[in-house]
Amino acid sequence: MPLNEAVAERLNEMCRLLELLGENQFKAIAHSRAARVIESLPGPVEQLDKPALLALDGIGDKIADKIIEFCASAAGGTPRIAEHEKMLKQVPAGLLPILDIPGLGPKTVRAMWQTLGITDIAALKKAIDDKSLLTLPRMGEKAVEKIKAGLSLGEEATRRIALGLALPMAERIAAELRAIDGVERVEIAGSLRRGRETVADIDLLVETAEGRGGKARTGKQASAKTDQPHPVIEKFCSLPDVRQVISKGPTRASVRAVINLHSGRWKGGGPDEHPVEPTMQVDVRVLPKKSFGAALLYFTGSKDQNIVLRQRALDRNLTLNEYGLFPDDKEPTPPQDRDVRPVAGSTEEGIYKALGLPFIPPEAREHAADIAHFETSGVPRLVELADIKADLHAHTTDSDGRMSMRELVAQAKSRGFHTIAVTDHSKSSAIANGLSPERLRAQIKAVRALNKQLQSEGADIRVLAGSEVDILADGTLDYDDDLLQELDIVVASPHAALSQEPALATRRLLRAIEHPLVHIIGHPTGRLINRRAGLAPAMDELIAAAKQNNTALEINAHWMRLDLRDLHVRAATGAGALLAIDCDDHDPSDFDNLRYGVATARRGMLTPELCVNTWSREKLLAWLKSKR
DNA sequence: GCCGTTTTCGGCCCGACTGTTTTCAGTCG
Repeated sequence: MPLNEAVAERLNEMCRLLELLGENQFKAIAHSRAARVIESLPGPVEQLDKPALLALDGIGDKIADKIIEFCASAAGGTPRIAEHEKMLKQVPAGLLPILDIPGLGPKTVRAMWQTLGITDIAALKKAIDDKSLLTLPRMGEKAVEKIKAGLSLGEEATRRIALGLALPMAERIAAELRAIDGVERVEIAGSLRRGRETVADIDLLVETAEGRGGKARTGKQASAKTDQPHPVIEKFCSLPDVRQVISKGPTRASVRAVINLHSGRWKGGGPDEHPVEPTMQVDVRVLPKKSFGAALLYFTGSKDQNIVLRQRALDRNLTLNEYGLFPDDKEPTPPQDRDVRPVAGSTEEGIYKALGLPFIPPEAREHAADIAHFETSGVPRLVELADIKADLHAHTTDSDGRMSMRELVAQAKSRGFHTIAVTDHSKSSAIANGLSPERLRAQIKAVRALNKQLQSEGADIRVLAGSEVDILADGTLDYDDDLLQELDIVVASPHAALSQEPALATRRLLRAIEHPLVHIIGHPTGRLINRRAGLAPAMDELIAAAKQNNTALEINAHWMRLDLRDLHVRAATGAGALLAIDCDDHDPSDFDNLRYGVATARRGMLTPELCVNTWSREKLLAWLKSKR
């Protein structure tokens, strides 16, 4: 595995140790910022030399040295950073899990440690029981109750939730909020709107009709002491799925609400993985129409791009906050509290325009450095759900699918597709009832017959005879070439040996990419989000070979896979390689996962030209034929 | 610790909410 994740984790831990030691908070922030930068690198961090590291925004001389130290020692088996180890000698390791408890920050945990000698969770529980915790400054009964609630949540409090679980949940709550009297508009914001593969919480923004039921007030005007929560906030906090109200003020509330797990192939965590009822945090903010665009921009983030936008505003003698874009008159009272007329604020488009920028789609709002690029080159026309006209990876009851060929066609037609590929498993995938060569030959005949029938019915859809053929551990394919040659489309995917060495995985996948009869590499790494890391091949080599051989790399749209992931899609589009967005359908509902694949594609800057699923049938068939 | 077409020093986002306080520190996003 590339060391990116390990480096980021270590830097984040250093940030927390610095906080606990009471060091300069900006020094701590610098470490977590560097961690984010490393996390979003497309390639392996260990391949970067010092000049390359220094070229990254947010990484300077000191942190670059620490990263190099970490990578160099990792080669010897035990990655270490001397300064990290020095800090670990000063700070008891047991304090770090305490810092994860919601509501507890570095100041409080440090006070626990320094004055009460609390160094781990067990000692904290003891201090709660014998009431000694109450002797800390600013520590009362309610604060202790909060800590107890946080303790019982355990790891649930910090777990990131898969996009495919969080988005339906957010949409359900948004629908309930829209039904409330006086609500004009509800939008999902945060990393969920940016389409990230996992999210920590759900952010919802509510626009209410002015002058109805407690006008939303801001800044100094509002105070939790004197103002009652907005009726929408009250309603939200009493929704049936809400298990705990974390905070509730005039215009904002945070709760923990129940996650509805799926009942499909992947349940997204069974009861065994959830000692407590699975919940996640949901934040709601109520806003007036005139601020809605500014708030949507602000709460969609990313934080990194927000900082650039605010700086850009200042450069133009403007000031940007969640209430609008205002003239910057240097007054100490915020402009929204002085009825200053905003330059923009009701729409995101208006704010981008006033800042001299094109509209940036939410999925493209991850990296700070991209803004300068969008300013000079514009934002590419990213692929959209409506562009997708074909699904090239689907299973039937012949292997492990739940649909007949006819059902598959019906689903594809209802989605407006002109083409659907039947790609059942190959013989080595015995557990998935993979087809023997004889059964595959019979299926090819059945597909040809079905196409004739569909044509006679006047149906404007084409069924492709295909296979999802296993890429075996050594890179050979699970069927002979003469059989593959008979197929309209070949999707080659790794299913077993998913923990092999990176060098082996690279060679294995390269062989498949270079195979003259292969069109698409299905879920190239085989990872499962929050479950299985999958293969870690040299992605730049795969991408270069894919471009060279006119082979498409798949973005598997299932929310448990999203494989290729966003970073690698971005590297592939940058290199001009072809990509396919496919649902790997096993069940009719799997077609609905397409939007997660499209979101991942957009995060990777994929345009319709490079996405084979958007092509006309003629263009698609010509490409498939070019490999026969 | 990072960064800089005003700066190599002096900044680093800032507003909402809570709980414990007699006016605000800590946490969070």
